Amino acid sequence: MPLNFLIRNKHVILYGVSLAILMFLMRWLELRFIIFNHALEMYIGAIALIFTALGIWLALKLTKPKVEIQVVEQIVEKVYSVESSDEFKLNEATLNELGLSRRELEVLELMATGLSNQEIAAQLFVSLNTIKTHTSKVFEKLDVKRRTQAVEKAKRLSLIP
Amino acid sequence: MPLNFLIRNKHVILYGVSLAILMFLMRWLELRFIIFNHALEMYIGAIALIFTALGIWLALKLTKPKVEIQVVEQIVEKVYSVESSDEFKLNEATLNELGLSRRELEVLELMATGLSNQEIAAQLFVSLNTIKTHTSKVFEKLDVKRRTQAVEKAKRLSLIP
DNA sequence: TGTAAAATCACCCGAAAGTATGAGTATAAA
DNA sequence: TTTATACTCATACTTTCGGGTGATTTTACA
Repeated sequence: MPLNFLIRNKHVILYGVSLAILMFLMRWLELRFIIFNHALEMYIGAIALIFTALGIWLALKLTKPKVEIQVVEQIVEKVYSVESSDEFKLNEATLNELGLSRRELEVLELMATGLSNQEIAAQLFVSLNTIKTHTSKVFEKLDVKRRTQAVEKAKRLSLIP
Repeated sequence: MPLNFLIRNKHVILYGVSLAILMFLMRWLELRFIIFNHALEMYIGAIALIFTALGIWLALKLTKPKVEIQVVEQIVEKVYSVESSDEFKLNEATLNELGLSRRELEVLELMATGLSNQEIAAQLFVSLNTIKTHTSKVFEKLDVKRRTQAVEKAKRLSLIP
């Protein structure tokens, strides 16, 4: 199946062809701006071509056994929990250090549950603008740019469960 | 559609352009440091090396490793002591049940770190639109409306750490 | 060899999020 | 009583998200 082969490797072939075109282009440029060692240029071009092909061939050969078998162990766990499993301990120290206010933490918590600003506003009986102000301050204090980052960081710092 | 053509073949064109730059750079180097000619062997060797690497990179980029997943069920009784290990065990069952693809999970993971779609696109070397498509599908499959909810739910389902 | 799923990308549009700035109110501390 | 802080809200503007549509290209598979 030569056709199939061509189709299958059309990227590689395209690459090769473009390389060839480039070579001709460069040769042409060379003719226009004179000065150059043709033999050396072609030599280099040939080497580049050959070794590119070699690299491709090599990589393809090396990845031949590309059917990687991943053994995934599905563990059925029997957990003898010694309580304490999901107890959340708020990191008060960091909280104070960051200077997060009570309200800001509250907003942060709701944010972490995936609520939109609008929904948070409704839940806290304040306006959307107020929530925006809070979130802005939270981002500023946590030194992040987005709510997703804020949530991620807050969890990492044990500010929220 | 010349624009469309450019977009469609941007990979090939990129290769070509970078190759061209490299060639010109080499020529320039040669002109500036004639001493280099004395070490012709080294010069050629370097070129060979570079293009071999280029070929390998190209081939690897164009061939995806086929991963065959073999799920081996294993009943293990695990006892968690007080400081239980925080190893993450991906919930493959739920993953398959939801029909999340590999790429979608990948995007979800990056999303969970707080990256914007733009940043995820940059990291995965694809366009912003592609990421939008992925995120949309993720939201659909997870049955959520926002990325924050998606992350929250994914963590809850042990799809991500 | 045809088909189905996955991955890629474009374009549009409206909604949500985020930024910047200013300002009024309440409250607790100095 | 002044001062500082937290909380509230507004307006205006920019950016990002998310939905919807349609299309091409790979890849896998029957």
